[in-house]
Amino acid sequence: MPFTLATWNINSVRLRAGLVADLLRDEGPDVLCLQECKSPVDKIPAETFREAGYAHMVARGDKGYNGVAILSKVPLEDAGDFDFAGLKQSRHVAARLENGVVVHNFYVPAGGDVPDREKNEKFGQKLDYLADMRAHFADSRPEKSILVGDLNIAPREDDVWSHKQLLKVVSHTPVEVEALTAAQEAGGWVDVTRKDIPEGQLYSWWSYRSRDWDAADKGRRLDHVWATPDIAGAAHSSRILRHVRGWEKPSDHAPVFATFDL
DNA sequence: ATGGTGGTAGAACCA
Repeated sequence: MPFTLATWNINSVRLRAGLVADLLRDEGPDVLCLQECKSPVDKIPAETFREAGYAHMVARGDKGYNGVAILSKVPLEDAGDFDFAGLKQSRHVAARLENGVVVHNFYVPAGGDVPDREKNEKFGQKLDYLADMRAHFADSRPEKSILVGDLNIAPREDDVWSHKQLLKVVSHTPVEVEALTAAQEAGGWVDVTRKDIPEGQLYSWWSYRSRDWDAADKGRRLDHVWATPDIAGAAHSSRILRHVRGWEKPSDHAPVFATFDL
């Protein structure tokens, strides 16, 4: 049975509930993982999503910041959450599908502006979060699992509009890329998007602070779909829905999709 | 080197 999954940093699920419903109706993924919901769980507009055919949800939320949710057409079992780096922020939730696949939905800390943990506590928290991810997946050796989310790092040179100009910009510094790669390798995670689209520039985020994001095209690939090796071979048709960034009152992120034949 | 925009919440913080 083919199974389609998507991840999208929505930047307020309440403000953009209509856009979420539009995406669900247009594309019909089986599962949609959202980040930056910026809402307590009991104020997520679940009824709007139910009416669109998504009756199942597993979520964690804080008032005003962070927040992650997994919406699904088919039943989900809450599989818990991690509090990496001890931040007490809603940055992860996991769900188990009926076919046994576990979906991890992450919102990795952005890390502030200065890429130096001595001068910027947020950057230290980001590195600590990634180190805890690495330690956890080194221990847990995940199987039959998918990891998605806004990881707030663009690891490859062709994941940013200018590798050279972003080397000292948080999201593309070598120390962050090394920390993310270490976490990925600890779990044996395969980068499904790059398995399917190995060549060329690929972005999922364009800043709001640009007069014409589309023409300037100064993007970064911050949103990722990973899978464990036992199911990564079943993945195909990865795609980033760039046109969604051009919708009215958009998120600054575009949704990333993948399909698995499982 | 700076400031550009947007969300939450009702000033300042975060991205």
